Amino acid sequence: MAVINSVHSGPEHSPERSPEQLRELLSGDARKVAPLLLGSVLSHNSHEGTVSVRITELEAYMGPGDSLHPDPGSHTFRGPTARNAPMFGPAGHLYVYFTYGMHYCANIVCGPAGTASAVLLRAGEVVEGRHLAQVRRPTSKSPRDLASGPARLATALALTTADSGRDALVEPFGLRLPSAPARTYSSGPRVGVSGDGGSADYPWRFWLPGDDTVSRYKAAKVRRP
DNA sequence: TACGGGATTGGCT
DNA sequence: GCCAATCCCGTAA
Repeated sequence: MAVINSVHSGPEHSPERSPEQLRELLSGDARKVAPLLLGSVLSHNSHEGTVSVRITELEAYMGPGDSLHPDPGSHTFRGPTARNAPMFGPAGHLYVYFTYGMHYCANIVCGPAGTASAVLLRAGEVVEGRHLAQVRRPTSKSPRDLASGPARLATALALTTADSGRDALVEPFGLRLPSAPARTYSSGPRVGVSGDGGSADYPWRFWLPGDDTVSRYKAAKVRRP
């Protein structure tokens, strides 16, 4: 199955935003917000130290209410639950879930409170605290692998379900947009999403073309009878 | 209560 | 490229 890539241009905007200005910006549709977050840096300060990751790949997930057509690939497709509650909350907060019995994946919530919209942080480059990230990710063979993949990124930043619902825009976290937004970016089908949600009808994966931390495209595992 | 599958990763062939 | 690991969540009964 061919991967459909397309290149878009993004608008220019200025840097230096307060948490509340950032929250306002994130309060839009995740599909519009995702490209703006390419190149942004998410930080986490813990007692171990600080790790910061420059985001190079994202996926948008929508809720049952505000999207034009429902998103069958989203955890919120069938409505609110205890797990996905943060996705219905205010923008700028984290939604972290546990999967495959061993991995955590982190989203930044988008859209106004009451709607479910979020961006999954799929990959990035560790730009601060590389040593600590390597300690947290002992199986990583090169700096490029430290946060190349959603569960790897969450591990490098030490994000777990305990952080789900917390505000990513204030201490101990922090988000900084690039001084200038990505001039170009690519988009295509989301990775590992089974059913219609993973089809070309939902080209809601966004990445920085040519960045070597971007994960390889992989279709969802096909269910066999 | 029970069951099926998962927004993945890393090791092995 | 293939597949095991490992357990939580959502759905059905």
